[in-house]
Amino acid sequence: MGERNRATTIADVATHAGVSQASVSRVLNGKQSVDPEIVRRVQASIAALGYAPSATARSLVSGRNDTIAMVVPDLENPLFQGILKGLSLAAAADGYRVLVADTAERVDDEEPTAIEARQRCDALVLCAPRMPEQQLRRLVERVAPVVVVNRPLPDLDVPIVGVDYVRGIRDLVDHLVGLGHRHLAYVTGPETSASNAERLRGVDEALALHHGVRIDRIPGGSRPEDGDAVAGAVLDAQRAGVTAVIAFNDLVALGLMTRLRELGLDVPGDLSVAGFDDVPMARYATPRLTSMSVPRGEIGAQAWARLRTLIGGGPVEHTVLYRPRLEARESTAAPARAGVPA
Amino acid sequence: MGERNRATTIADVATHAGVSQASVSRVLNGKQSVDPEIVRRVQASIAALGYAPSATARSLVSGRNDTIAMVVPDLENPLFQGILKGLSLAAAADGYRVLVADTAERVDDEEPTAIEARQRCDALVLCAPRMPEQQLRRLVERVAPVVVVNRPLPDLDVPIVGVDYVRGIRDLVDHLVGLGHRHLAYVTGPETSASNAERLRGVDEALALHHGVRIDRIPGGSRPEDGDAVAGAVLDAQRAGVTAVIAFNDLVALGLMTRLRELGLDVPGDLSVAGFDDVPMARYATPRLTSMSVPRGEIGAQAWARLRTLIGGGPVEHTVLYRPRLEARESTAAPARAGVPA
DNA sequence: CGTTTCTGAGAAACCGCTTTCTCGCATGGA
DNA sequence: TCCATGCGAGAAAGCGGTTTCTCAGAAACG
Repeated sequence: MGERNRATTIADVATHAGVSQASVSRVLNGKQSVDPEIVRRVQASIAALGYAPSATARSLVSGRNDTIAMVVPDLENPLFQGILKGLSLAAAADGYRVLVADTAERVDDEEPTAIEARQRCDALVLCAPRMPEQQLRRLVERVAPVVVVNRPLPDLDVPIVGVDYVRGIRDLVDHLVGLGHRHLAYVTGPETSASNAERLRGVDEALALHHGVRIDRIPGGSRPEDGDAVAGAVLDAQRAGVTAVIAFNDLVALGLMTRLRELGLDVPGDLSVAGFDDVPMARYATPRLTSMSVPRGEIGAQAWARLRTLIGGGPVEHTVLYRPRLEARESTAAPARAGVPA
Repeated sequence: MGERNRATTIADVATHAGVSQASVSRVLNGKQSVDPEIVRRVQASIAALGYAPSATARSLVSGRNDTIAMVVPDLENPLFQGILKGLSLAAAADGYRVLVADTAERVDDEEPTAIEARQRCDALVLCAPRMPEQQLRRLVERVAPVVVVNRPLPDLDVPIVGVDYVRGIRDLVDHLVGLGHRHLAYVTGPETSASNAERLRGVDEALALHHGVRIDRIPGGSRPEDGDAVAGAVLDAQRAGVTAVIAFNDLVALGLMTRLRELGLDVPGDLSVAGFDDVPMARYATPRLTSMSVPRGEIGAQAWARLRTLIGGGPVEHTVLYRPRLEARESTAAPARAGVPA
């Protein structure tokens, strides 16, 4: 069979222009002065042949491929979507692309996926909220340069970008207590989730700060269905005196609110409900959901900023934690039968 | 100053094991029989040196890099998120990764972004709902293998995976008319959006099918804010006799519903509202939003299936259009003052 | 026992580009 | 006028793998 129709290479261009490959390369990269006449001829040949340099070959020699990877447990989660978007945009501004790897919540897949992704990218953004800490520590060393998103990792030389969930929960509790609530409930997230652990710490700290306040725990989850499923338990809690509920995140809060309404409960009349993350839909819920706003895009952008520094041989920059901002909306209000002032 | 600490290469392994590079390569790929003793030694050396083959070098020789790219106008849109997730999972199952490029709704960036992405990937999934058709046609030829998502492109040798918006709108109108509505309104999407054009065709076809039915058009958009902003106009329409509204998509419908409620309107009592796409939040809206379900993940998976065929040298497979499925929920109901039967 | 075939390991070419090295030539200084 | 410099273009050496090619030794056969 005839020779196959391979793509045109730099050698073809060189031949066509009657110059050396090196000259073509020089014209392409423009880092050395080249005879204007040669430049002209080369450019003409490139245009004539429709030549496009091979990114792979370039990568091989440069040792970089201007691509970073982001590993996430679930692309369907608005938090990660926002981070991905911010990361992608920020990286693109510097000429980098983002490879995305969804581990579909399979914790066991995270490590191999991360390693695999790292092999074909210059750096990594790792979102692994449920990976055991020891494993994560090992992994992080192996896949450097890497930045870890949204989980604390003390005493490790890795940049971290995250959210101060502890403080966020405290602030949220403050908001509710300020409204007059004294008996709250927290619908927990996934048991192994690092950010759930952080939130629980926030609950504990809040309890230490507010005497006479109770915060029950109701096992929940991270998705709207979980909120839906836990509505019965929440209703029981409300009958037992709980006047405000904090859900692990907005998805749970949204699912919960919808179900509660169907069960005949008025939010916030009978019960205040608050979420966390301030997903885009929160402000369009009925009632508009009170939530703790988290700068999703900014987290992605900062992750890139740190990665860029690392790639450039810079130091591991300091951990940055964003403090969630209260978005007080309609789903929280003073308890109907205002408790006895403390 | 000293020699820098480069990664170990296949040559290092060969030396360490006292065999040739070729043998190491053979052991790695296992496509030829090799002396068991050599296999053992090579594997020992690989382990001892912690060797990992360079994906880039492999790509250079193989001409593939097992990565595809997906170009989307907005990663924050639940539709694209779902498609990306489905694509990513399906591709991963075949050992492919996905590079994602968000053009941030800048139509002018789509072509260069696609070309650039294609240069470093084996194939492309293109979501460009607003790119002018002529430009898209040119682009598609240039970046093949490619599959186009969610827009018709007649007479072109390109696999297309999409949604039958025309039929979807018709079915949705059928639903509303079946409930007794005679005077509807459609809140349009972005003017240049191909899928909005499809929906409008659906509106026209529905009108042709249902005598005595009116469908007004109200300029809208594609985001919740647009729904919010258009609420006044919708309210006017309602006062003018409109009893049901179809929004371009769920995001608009959600924003609209929330605002309408604040304006004192009861949905569906005073006005039925329906969306499109059935985003995850639709079923958790208040009232739960009637929508046309679109198999987001499946679209992504099918896009991959077609791409895989193309990559493997197979034919351009037939266009596949998914017919949206009605998810009748609480936001649509019979009009309060049932119209005179036609 | 000699010759042919087969097997498998090593040498070398190659993938497409960048970068160093070499060298001819034009320029500037003495 | 001659030699030291500088500049720019081409040749060639990698980058790190895979794959073809070559060839030695073993196995098979007459």
